[in-house]
Amino acid sequence: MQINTRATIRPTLAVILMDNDHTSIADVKLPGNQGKEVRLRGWIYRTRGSNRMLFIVLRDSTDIIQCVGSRDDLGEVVFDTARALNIESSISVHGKLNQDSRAPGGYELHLSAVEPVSPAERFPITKDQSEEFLRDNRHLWLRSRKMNAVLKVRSTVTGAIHDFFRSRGYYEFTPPILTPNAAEGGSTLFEVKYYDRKIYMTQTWQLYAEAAIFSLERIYDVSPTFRAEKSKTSRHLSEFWMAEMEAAWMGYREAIEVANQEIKFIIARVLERNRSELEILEADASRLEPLLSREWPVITYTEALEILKEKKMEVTWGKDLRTIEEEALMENFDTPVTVIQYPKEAMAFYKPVEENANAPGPVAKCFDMLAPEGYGEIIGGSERDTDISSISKALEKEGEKVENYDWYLDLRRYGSVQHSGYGVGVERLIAWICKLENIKDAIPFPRTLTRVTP
RNA sequence: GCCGCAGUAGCUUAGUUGGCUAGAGCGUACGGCUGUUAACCGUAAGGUCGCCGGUUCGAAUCCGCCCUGCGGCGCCA
Repeated sequence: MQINTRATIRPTLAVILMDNDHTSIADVKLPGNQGKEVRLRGWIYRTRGSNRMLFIVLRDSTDIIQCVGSRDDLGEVVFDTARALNIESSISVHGKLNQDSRAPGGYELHLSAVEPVSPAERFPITKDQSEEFLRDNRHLWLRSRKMNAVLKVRSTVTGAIHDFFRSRGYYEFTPPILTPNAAEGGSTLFEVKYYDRKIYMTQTWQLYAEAAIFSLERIYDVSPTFRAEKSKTSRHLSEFWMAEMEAAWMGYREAIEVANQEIKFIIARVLERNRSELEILEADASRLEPLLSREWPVITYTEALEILKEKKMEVTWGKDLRTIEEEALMENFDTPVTVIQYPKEAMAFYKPVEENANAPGPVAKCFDMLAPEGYGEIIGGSERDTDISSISKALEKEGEKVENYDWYLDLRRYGSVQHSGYGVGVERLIAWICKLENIKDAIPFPRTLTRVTP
């Protein structure tokens, strides 16, 4: 019998459809399949039942469906075998699809056959688990509806980043992961034994990106980043992914425009492809929909301080904004906000001074994008200083050896041009979109100050 | 680096003016139930109360040290 399927963007589904015998659960639930005989395969998500009736909630990568069997329909042996199967046993089933209001999701399969593929031992994850226990068992928790949904959104997000930049003429450029020295303050780098000497895990692609724009002009990447900051918060990871861009002939104002378009593009793509995942995650899509048609504010650091002053939070001009201040600031907004022109003093060596600013002191051509709902900084970016003497001065002030940056300064010696770039914290973006309480759930296997397993 | 919270069965936990054999739910095993919604009913197994030391007639409970984890700050994406 012919089963209705649909052309789909989900790659997992395409693989499943290559099998002539089995149908995916998502496809079987499409309209017009009621009353048809189908074969499904997957893993047992829940079981319930009595001596005569058996309920198996089956899951595959696409969805879940309730399967019902009776002792009469299945026969003594099959019924008792099926009844004894543990959660997460892999099985293949055959049956007739019906709509039934009693079934979760409205559909259920009336079983005529249940074939165990590989029975599972007792699954360690049951009702009532702590976040900590689930992270200890992340290799198994990946099967949960929550992690399944997050991972699908994550795939959409990174895919959207590639599509966004490639469709605008950017090249993907991959930086080295192992680097000889720091880009911003050496204390936060992981050391690696490299033959007979020490090198470091990268914490940004930026210096290498600045070299590459003189060849490719506009580039982007999505790659891992390592920070040995001893941060123990729900917003920090030791290993995380950054989606960065770097563009020649571009000022920071234009980079902000690109950043706004990029985030809107990603959100639009998630809304287009991951409605049901957002529902599973209880991350209301109506939080995100209105953002697409609105203009996202850009304010200066100095203006931010004025807003904070109205909230009776006095910040001395020149100090970087702290988490509490960012949170207080964002109470005034329900879209992402970009804060520009932070004090030059508080900024990294490569951020140039903005001469045309109306501010009490020197400010940099830089910006941070803050997400609403308390998710904090998701983007940091700036124009890059092209003046060798001011870079050298700033490096010395940070306690860096200028000679370590010799090749970086070379980039200013051979046909330097104005250029800018920024980096998106991929997990922070995903955490916001999926409304996650902890960034550790935005990545499959989180690495933190205390966790390296599984 | 600083501050706070926590550690009792496989999991989630109750248990302080210190006091009988440390309770419960889930899960597991066995039995029962024709439609369940992380079902329900019955029976059973399962605990060095994080470690070490101290106070006491008596410590899961009070004190000290340590270990482990979580979160907040700082720093950042």
